[in-house]
Amino acid sequence: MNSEPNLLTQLSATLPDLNKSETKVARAILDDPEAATRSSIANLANMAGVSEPSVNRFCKRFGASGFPDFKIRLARSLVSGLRYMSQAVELNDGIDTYPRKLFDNTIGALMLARDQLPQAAIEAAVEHLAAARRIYFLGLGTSAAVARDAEHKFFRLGVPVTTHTDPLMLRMLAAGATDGDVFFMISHTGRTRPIVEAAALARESGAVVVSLTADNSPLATESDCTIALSAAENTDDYLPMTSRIVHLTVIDVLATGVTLARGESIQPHLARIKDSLRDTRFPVNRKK
Amino acid sequence: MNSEPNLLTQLSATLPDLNKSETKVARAILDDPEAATRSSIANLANMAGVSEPSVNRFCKRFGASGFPDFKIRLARSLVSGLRYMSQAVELNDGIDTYPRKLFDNTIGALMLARDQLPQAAIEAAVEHLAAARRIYFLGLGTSAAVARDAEHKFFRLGVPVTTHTDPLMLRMLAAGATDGDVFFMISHTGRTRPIVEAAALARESGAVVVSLTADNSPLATESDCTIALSAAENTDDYLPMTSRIVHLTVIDVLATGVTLARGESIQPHLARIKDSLRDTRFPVNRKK
DNA sequence: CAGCAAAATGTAGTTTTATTACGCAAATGC
DNA sequence: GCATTTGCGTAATAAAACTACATTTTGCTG
Repeated sequence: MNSEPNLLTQLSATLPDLNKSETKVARAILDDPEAATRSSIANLANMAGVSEPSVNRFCKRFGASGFPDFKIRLARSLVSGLRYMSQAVELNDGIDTYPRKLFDNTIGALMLARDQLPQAAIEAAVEHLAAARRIYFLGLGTSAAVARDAEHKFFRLGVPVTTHTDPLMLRMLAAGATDGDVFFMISHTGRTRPIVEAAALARESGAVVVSLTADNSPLATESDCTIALSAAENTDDYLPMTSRIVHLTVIDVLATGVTLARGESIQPHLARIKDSLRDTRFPVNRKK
Repeated sequence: MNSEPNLLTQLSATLPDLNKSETKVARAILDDPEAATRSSIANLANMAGVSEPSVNRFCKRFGASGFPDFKIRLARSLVSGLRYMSQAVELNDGIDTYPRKLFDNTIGALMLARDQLPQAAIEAAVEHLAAARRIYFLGLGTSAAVARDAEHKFFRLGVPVTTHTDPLMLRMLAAGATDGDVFFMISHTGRTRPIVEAAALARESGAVVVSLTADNSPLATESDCTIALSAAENTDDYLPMTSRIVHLTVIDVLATGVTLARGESIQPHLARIKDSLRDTRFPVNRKK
């Protein structure tokens, strides 16, 4: 019931896929969403420079039953959403503005990803991972950190996992892949050569290739299962920040999915690992 | 900014002061506000058992310009922030619930961190990092991934950075620290022995110790500057998911802070690194 | 590059929805 | 108990939204 995607995030995400007049309408709404909720269809059509039916069609395209319904949805999104439209950090930002911007951008990216999460792909990925005899998490650059995190997480689940960043190792691993191996490729762009090549090789060798990457990318083409995230965002300079966080959260989702698939049986194992860390810590100081 | 009295609250508060038919309308709305936002004036009048103009008058009494405007206001006050309160994943959660929960938890954690970010500490940390001759990012376990990410990010800024996870290395590095070294310690709990000990050693050797950790922890005590985050990890079962994301975002903030401190001069350097990656990528496929 | 098909957008008319004007009825005051 | 105010509904009017259809644009194929 509470399937409440934020309309604003959804709107700016879909922006590139819209046709001319729809884009105009979207622009007009994003320009002043507050005003949009209070104006009539005629008014908004006028603002956007399109006809009334265009606005109507636009609304329906976003799942509303019509313009009034759309306005209601928009109004609800406004309360929470407005500030999470990505705002670039400027050179003259100070300590009281840029941390907030960065946090808000990250939060916005997560909301966006949440609202367009490809459920079917997630489900398929979880199945592959849960059934895997061995998992290779492979990513380079920023994605290497994500891969390492995934390794860490899945290791705790008791699955044999491996990570590598050496391109030659990638090729060798891929070439020597066997049945039951899952190659989990991570690449924001989906165009990192060694990763794409390794994916192709691994598939030839009979392994399952799952990828966390951009839709319609070379990597996606080489994969059996792609968790596609729309590589939104204009804040090109600060790009790898938010995508990485989103990737990590998706890894969390996958790890949780596998845990759930295992059911109760995994619990003792998790507890044992947690216990094993105790000795490396100072005791908690209970005194207030 | 958010000077928006909740219409629902206002409504039930004013309830006793209303006359007969207005009370009926109020009751009908309070009974199912969600439905009220989506129904027409005729529909609502029918529900309440009054005439349409009565509903209209009712709306105006509450400061709205008319029924549609009232609906918009109502819709806005319906949105609750409750959704980002952390909700644990249950064993019987399915694909359509647990990913959403995880995302929402993460988003909630970021919102929390954003609202209680210790600005002064951030500012001090940025100053130390910007002035550093060399930076050591040190963390173990999950925090190792954060440290590696920080390394990656600060490397791009042209600062000599190092990461290690070997406890013996940590001790040696800390013991051999010199003036101009910054030890950046990352630990969610602030009680990881090797990290705390390295911090103490490094400080003895004259290095500056900055830490990203829990307030009032042993690590915080050993640091010159602590970025303290309230550890609100109640979803104990499912491991350090959210805290890690918050840490990463703080790293982003720090890296951005250092970038801003450098001003324009850093831009060409960033561009050069970006260019250097181009050859490792497949070209963007521009065709639709 | 002509010509066709499909998609996109607009026009005009229809239906639905909201508002206003007015009048009757009930309640209140003198 | 009559006058006046207030509350409420009916019906007419105005506004808004929607639908069907016409026109334009786009993109493709020969």
